Amino acid sequence: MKTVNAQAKKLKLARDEFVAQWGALGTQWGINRTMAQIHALLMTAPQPMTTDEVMEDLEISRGNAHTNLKELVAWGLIRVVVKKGERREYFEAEKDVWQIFTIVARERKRREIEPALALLAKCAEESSGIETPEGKAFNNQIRALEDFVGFASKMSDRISSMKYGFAVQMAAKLLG
Amino acid sequence: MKTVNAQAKKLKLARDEFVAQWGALGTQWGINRTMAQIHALLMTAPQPMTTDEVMEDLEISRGNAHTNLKELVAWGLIRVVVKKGERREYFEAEKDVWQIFTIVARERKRREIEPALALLAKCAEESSGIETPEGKAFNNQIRALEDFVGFASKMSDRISSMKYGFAVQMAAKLLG
DNA sequence: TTGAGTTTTCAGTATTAAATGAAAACCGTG
DNA sequence: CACGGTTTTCATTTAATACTGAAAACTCAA
Repeated sequence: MKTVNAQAKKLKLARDEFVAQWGALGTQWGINRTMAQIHALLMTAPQPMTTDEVMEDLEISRGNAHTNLKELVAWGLIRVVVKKGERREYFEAEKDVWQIFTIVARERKRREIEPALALLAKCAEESSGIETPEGKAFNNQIRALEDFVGFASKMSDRISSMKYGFAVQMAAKLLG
Repeated sequence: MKTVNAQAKKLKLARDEFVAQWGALGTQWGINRTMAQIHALLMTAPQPMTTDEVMEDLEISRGNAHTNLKELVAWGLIRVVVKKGERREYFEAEKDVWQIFTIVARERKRREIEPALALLAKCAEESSGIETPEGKAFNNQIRALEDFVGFASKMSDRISSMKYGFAVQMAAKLLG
């Protein structure tokens, strides 16, 4: 009993550390702290959790918990689980790392790559008719960027749609 | 003369749009707006520019211009150029898209991947001795994340150190 | 249809990040 | 070594973002 208890304490400590630090990292990633914390919490939760449990665990308000849980659901990083005979919602995280990766990659592509591509296409178009040397140089630089970002976008799609095993196999060649 | 002038105007318009929007995109990427704007400005500048020119062009303060120019230099995305007989510094951007990509990849790795890896290693270590089912599950999840992030980190290195031509060639297989 | 349990919204507040501008430090030249 | 031009720093201000908490809306069972 004593050891089990001591181990449970140790686990709680490690998990709290993970959640707190993962949250801090989130900010570097351009994700808000609470969202990253909830994600970390649920990724390492043995059971699905309710909003209230999340609130209590992270000591945050209902509104904050709610907003970020919904945002995580929108990303697809967590799911709503309904337990029969229970009214309130439970949340559980996607735990498969390859799934997590593809979800994050898809979302980043949508939010970071696609708008960039749209802008580059627009600017390339707008500057295509300009015949001055500066105009041509501008157009060339924009096109180079556009080509590259478009290429990166396609790559991202391809990799994301691979089976994990295949991606690893391919990577093995590169790393070998 | 008239047409050249009209074209110059058109170019200025397109370039301003690019700079402004690239700045807005920067925020999505977790890069501050000014830094992204300066980068866009210099990437499309026909000549190296001084701090004062950047300030004037973007209508920002000296402190802001200075801080972000230095930050871009630290990243390696722009360089200081000294003109002989001139005292003040000029800045020019790296224009090669593959170079830009590898620089950004390296920086992101440093700021996003490595701290995550360190955290995961620490948490894996701290939880390795816990023999409860919850402890084992936690440890397994952390290890899965650690393995994956470590793998991603290695991949990033490999790709970044490739010659552009080789990367394209490899990609061609994937996209074909 | 009422009311307890639960989710959602949002105006107000707090926190964090970025920008300003002026002063200080720096640096080459006369 | 003093002076004008230039860069750097940093306390203060401003802007952007996140969080709170309470009210409103929703939902289901009695």
